[in-house]
Amino acid sequence: MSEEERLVEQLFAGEKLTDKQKKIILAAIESFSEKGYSATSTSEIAKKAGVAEGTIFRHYKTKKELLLSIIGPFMTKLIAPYIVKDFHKVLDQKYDHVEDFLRATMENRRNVVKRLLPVIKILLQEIPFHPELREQFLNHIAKDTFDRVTKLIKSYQEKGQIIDIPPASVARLAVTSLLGFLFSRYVLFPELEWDDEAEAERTIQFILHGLGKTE
Amino acid sequence: MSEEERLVEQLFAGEKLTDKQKKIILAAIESFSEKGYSATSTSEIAKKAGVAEGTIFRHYKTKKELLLSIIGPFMTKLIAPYIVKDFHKVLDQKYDHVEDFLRATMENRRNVVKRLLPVIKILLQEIPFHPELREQFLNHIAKDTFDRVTKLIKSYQEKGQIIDIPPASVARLAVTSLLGFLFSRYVLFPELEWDDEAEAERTIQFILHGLGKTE
Amino acid sequence: MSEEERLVEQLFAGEKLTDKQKKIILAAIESFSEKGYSATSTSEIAKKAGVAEGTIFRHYKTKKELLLSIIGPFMTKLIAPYIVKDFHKVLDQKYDHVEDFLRATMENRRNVVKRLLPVIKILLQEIPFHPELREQFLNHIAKDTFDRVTKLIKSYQEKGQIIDIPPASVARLAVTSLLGFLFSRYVLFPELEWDDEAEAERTIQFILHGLGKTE
Amino acid sequence: MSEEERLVEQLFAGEKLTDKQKKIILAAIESFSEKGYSATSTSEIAKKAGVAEGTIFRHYKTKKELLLSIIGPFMTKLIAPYIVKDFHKVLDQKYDHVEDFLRATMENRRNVVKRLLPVIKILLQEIPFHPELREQFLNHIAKDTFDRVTKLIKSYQEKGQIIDIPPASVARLAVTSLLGFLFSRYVLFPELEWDDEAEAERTIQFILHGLGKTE
DNA sequence: TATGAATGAGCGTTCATTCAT
DNA sequence: AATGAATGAACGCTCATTCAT
Repeated sequence: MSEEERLVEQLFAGEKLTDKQKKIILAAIESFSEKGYSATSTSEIAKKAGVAEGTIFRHYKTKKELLLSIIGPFMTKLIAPYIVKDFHKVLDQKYDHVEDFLRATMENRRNVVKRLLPVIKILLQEIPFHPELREQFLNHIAKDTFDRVTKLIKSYQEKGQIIDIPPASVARLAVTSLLGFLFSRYVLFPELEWDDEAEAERTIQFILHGLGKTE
Repeated sequence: MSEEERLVEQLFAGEKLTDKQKKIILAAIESFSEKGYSATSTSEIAKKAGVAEGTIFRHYKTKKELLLSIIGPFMTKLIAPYIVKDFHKVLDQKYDHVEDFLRATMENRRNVVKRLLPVIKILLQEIPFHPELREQFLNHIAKDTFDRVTKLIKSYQEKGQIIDIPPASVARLAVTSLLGFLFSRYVLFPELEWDDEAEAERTIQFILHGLGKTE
Repeated sequence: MSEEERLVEQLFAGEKLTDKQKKIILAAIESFSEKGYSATSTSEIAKKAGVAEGTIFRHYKTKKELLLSIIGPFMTKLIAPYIVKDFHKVLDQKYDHVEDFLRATMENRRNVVKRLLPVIKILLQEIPFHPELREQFLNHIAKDTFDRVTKLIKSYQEKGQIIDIPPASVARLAVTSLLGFLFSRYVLFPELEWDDEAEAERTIQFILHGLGKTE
Repeated sequence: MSEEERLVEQLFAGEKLTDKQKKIILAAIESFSEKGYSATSTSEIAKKAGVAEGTIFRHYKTKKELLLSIIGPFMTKLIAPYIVKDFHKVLDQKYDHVEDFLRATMENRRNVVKRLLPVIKILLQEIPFHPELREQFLNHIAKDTFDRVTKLIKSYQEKGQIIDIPPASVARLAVTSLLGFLFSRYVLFPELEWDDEAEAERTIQFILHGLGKTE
């Protein structure tokens, strides 16, 4: 079972997918990620998946439904849980310091992120053009986790580890720094040579200092 | 003359554009920015510009040439100069501290950025799909300014104001933080309520601390 | 089944054609023959065939492929075999004299030629503009039959029935005379009144005397 | 003055053509001959002629008028006179034998024909699709010269030099043989190697014998 | 469930032609 | 006389989607 197939298995755990359906999803992820949603044709996906054109529409009423069927589970089953899982550890006092939390997050995620990269790319590309995606995103990621994040950030703020600004701002700054790294690394300039380890560490330190109390 | 017309005037200063051509560019910027390059049809642009569809192709051989004709000048005439201009002041010792420089940059640019936002959006959206755009970007922005940025960053590093990591990493962290703010603010969640002043200041402080020497 | 449908049946024997495909080919032959390839639009063919324009392109990637799909089989399945068939008879000594051979050819072909006329017209019209057509023609008609023709001509030359000039020249002179008749009759001046029988006979006599030994 | 320019000078002798007009005609002849009338665009002609698109339509109301303006004079000023000129000599007893006439025709014409070839090619290509061309042809060539040709042929028939078939048939057979040679040589297979002298002579002999009295 | 032929609207582009300059 | 910007209809072709099998 290939790397990508495992991704699909994970994304659609619980849903009974036919063999063809899996192939369609795999092909769609690859194409959407490479050329963007609009620039990808359904016939192209069908060809890459090795199925007839009609088969796609047996499973997904429209092309857009196919897109949402990929990004929806991605948000509910992958992003949210991963964040939440660590929050538990954190809230259970597993990580006394933000640094440990951040580093753990970065460490654990590197492989995950690389695997998820095609879907992340799709998400970032299409979110500006599909209000329903933005809504889903706010509902599944933000709302589900907002309270926990807020609580977490507040706890670190109370410990005096990070500065006293609105938790939402803290989250924004941290997340955009992390995504900024990944976006530069994998989307904008994948052809440059990167010292991944060092850059990851620098990003963590940057966030830490950026959010840390100075005195 | 409207806000947008001035943008076009500025982007294409020196080039003789017919009236219709200006209208085409304006319509293209608006549409590309709203729906993305691929999802925008030339007939749509023509209609919005109030010209015949054939007129577009009299001036631009292909739809892609129209895209490049917008983003090319944007990179050469707007981004690069703006950055360079302040570098001069900085290198002329106008700003003793990074903070002053960053804040000046943020202040001055806010209006500019708001005006350029549609084009920035296009650039961010399309850069992953058009290698020639990435190349142009590297050549015009990076190469033209890389030496100066490096020199600037090094001078601040020598003054002990920012940490000793590769200048390229410094640049990446600062730029993605700035763009991360703008992207969140104007692209991802324009419908949320933002306290622009405060968030801008927080972003600056974040960068400052993130890059500052700690002891 | 109409005359034309039988032509298509014959041209594409062995290939499974859908109903619509046959209609497309019939319409294409008619239109190409009447107005020329370039002056015929695909939408016109679609309308005449009673299918959607998209259907044409489901079966033929391009308009040119449609053209070649008509002319290709025409050359391999119709022209070559017809010529070859009689060569057998000739080589089997069925015709002692060129005259018999020529007359048989003319007789047998009259109906065939009338049926094939539209395709012949297309071939003659388009051959100057499509090198691949010229190549196909040389390969399928010339090469396949050149040896046989040469042999045949030589045998008549040995019998002293026709003059001793290069067989290729013999073939050219005979063929252009035959085609010259058909071209004048059916393409150039179809609206004039023709005494077909007499003109056919005159053409045969002309060739016979033209190629015959004089003394 | 180039070969082609002289052709134009000759075709349009007496008509005052501007410089641009000559260039347009030259470009049109070249393009029509190479790709056919329908497949040639006016913008292409304009570019090749080095004039603005509009200039073409200042001189010729439509594209078709441009075509006719080339072929019309060609028929009235070149074909007819050339034939007629020799007829005079013939009728004045300059050539006692058909052979002399034919050979003289072939000899004199070789260079002329090579120069006229592009226009001949256009004529042959477009005559099937433009009834007015066919009509012009019949009027200018046929009618103007038909009587003379008939008279000429009859005189040779009376001398017993050629067979007693309708003069029209004689003309058809001779002309198609001549054109058949030129068409094979210059249009169908220009890429083959030809022994022009020998083939020309063979063609003459073929016509002579084909039309000659046998006993 | 899966197919793939069929659709017709719409795509990016080219066309012959017009007209103000 | 000549230009070239402008046009809008038509071009060859692709699209997402439907449906009989």
